[in-house]
Amino acid sequence: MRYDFRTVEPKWQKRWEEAKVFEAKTGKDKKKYYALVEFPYPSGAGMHVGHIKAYSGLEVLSRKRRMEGYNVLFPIGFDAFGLPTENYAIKTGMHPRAVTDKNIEKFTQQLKRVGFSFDWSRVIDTTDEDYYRWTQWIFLKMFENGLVFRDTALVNYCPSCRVVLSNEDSQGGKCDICHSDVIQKSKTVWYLRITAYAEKLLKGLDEVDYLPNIRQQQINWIGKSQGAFVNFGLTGIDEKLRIYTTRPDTLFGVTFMVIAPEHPILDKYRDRIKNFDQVESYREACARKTEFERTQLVKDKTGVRIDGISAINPVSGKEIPVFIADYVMMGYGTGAIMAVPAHDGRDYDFAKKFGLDIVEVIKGGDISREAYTEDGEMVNSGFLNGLTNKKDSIAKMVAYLEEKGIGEGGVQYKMKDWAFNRQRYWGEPIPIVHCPHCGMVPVPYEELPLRLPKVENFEPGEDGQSPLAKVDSFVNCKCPKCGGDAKRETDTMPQWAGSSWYFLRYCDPHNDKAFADPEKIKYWMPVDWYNGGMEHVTRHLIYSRFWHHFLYDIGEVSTPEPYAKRTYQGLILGSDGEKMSKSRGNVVDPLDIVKDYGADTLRVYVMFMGDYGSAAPWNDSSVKGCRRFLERVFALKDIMTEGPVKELESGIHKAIKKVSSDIEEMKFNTAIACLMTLINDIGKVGKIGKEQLIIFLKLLSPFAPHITEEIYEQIGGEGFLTVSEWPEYDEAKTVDETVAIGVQINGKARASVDIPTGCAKEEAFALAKANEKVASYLAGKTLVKEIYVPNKIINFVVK
RNA sequence: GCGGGUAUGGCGGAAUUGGCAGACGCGCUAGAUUCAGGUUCUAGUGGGGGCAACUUCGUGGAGGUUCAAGUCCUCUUACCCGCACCA
Repeated sequence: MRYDFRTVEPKWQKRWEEAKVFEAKTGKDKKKYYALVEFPYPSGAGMHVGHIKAYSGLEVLSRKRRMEGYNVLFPIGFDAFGLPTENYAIKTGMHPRAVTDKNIEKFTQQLKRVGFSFDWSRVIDTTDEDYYRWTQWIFLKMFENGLVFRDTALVNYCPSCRVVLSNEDSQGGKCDICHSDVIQKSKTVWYLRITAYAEKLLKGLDEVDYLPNIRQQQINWIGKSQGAFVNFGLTGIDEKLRIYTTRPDTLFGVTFMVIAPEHPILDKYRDRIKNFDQVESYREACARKTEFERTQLVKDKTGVRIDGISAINPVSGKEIPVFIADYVMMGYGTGAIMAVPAHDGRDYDFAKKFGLDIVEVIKGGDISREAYTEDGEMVNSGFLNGLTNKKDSIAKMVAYLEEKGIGEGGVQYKMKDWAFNRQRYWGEPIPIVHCPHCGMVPVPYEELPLRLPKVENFEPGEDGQSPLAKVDSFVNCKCPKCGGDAKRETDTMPQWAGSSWYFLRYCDPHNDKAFADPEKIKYWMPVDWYNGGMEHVTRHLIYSRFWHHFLYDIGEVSTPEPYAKRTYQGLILGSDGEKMSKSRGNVVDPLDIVKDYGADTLRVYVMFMGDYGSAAPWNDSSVKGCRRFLERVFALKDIMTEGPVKELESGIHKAIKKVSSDIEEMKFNTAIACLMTLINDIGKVGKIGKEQLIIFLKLLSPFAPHITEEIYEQIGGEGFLTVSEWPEYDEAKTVDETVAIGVQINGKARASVDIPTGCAKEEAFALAKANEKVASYLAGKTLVKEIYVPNKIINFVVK
């Protein structure tokens, strides 16, 4: 009889749900295990096979942990605020609330149909008032602690989405949502002072177990650099031009200065700048360029010399020209640099173009041809001359600068403060009131949640204004401090707000007194293992670590780091090897696979298709192979015997060992391959003992829970297999009595000989030499060397 | 430019970390079952040579270390990912 997954799978899903086997219990009697997967954005398209792969890794682990006797928290929820829903609402006229509810319902049905062992009693939805109330609460705590500020500055702005974007959301100069070019626009925006946590976010990486490239990407994103600030005197102006450099030791080689087109000193001293018209038109030309044009396309240097202001090199005393050029960015360092053309490629190009002096201060290169950026002996550098070690010369120069009061050592980070507002409807309202008398006043905690008002029109204003600005009843309010007339902030929080702390809410999702009970946080946190996509490493992962560090600093959570371990899964590509996309028409709908082959087949295939961390293309035929495997598993009960089958003993113990360790190392593909090999062996033997079959079912159960549970019931198993005890192996039984050992002659494999496992050297050599084939190779030769690696190889070197 | 990674049959991928390369699955070939499609079963399947036992070559490329290299070292090529005029 063929296995009828269409009735069996829903049957067990229903029984598990009724028995609440996947509900996490908070209690000290057992060890806890918190496995976290990134909660989905409930898009209208429904689930993608990528979701299946993303969740299957820790799904398998969580099921194993339950069988190992842990209290397991394996939750799921929905990160539902965001632009796609809002845009869909604008297009269809449906309210975002209704769209979200519909999509969540669809996702829930789909996730349940695949049989994921999520704790459905703890589902969260970031757009739920009872949830975003606490997102606002944490925001206010940050406000209270000086981590929230407003500033008018050049910001990343997407003209198509009509929103301000954070640095993280505009990587590569493209909008993260619609992929159109981001422009720089001067706007007043809200910031979270994430840079105040740069050092903690960097140091914290030492305390956690992240896969190396995740760790590295975080380090690069934070982008710490060590250097010095130097204040350059300006001619005729009683103000210093402050710069940041990583190479203060090259100060004697500074022959000009460059400041960013947006540098404030320009407007401040416009009267003194004789060619201000020229400066102004250059600035306008720069402003028109997109970030992409400015940083990616135009690599040849442009700029304008400021006529009327010069700088003084503080170590050489020489007067040097000052330029504005767009290769210097206002957003990094101080927006001004000292140019050392001899030892910096960009400064070199600029100097060549504008015919400026190039002074060598480090020996070793040929500065008539190109900038020399390597180490070498210091020359033309006064008190630094003769030093050959970069570290020494930098230290000596910094000491000099500090002594003379010209500058000081310092650090810079590439990471920028987090632009924390969107001019859109479908997000958490920022709980701040603007009062003409009191300024920015927080909404009192007891008035949270500050609810989104009902509106008819979700279109943002032409001038980048939030749709909420049109709702008078929302905007006009009383100041919580003085009671006078005031106006509410109408921007909402960015998409990443709700996901910055959701893992804490899972610990205690229905609490209406706190975002979670401290005791429960203490029990469950930190997350023991977090798996997600690589694309979130420089966004969500940074943001949520920041929020958690902050909550730790104000005593709300028990550890600084939220995630003890972080891994990622690789993409599933289309069968054409390209990224799945609607336009390519290579998208696989997981529910189609469930319908045709069953959830277990889908689950096994997704885990078997390749290395978990790598991208692998979908292959319809290979899905059938997994289906065949499960059919063969189902047929095992037909050859079941009461007593154990001796020939299978070592194979089963080896499988327990391998499957157990492979799951821990995320080598799911080889774990399944091992079970396939085992079933091939069982087929050859032609029978399997009942207890042995149960072990097999337990090992397969995390991958294919439905079919294994069904077989278990059919052969008279008691209770749920899903929460039965994980099998243990006996090391002694994983070893066979004899081992086939390879025999090489001069490094070439010539024969395979069966010898007793772990047998002594002399005996092994004797047995090998007794082999007819080996003997023929040794005949008439001189044996120079004999190598024996127990249970692995014998190598005879002959002449 | 900087940082990280990958390269193994027709395809996805294994290889106990220096020890018989190609586990496992797909695909393919032949045979059996079937009216047929599908399914299932059996055998085979890295390339070249040979009826065969066997032989030879083989892990992107070139060197090297070693009794032994997919694995270690040096150089090199191609591709992928992230960041990027970061001072």
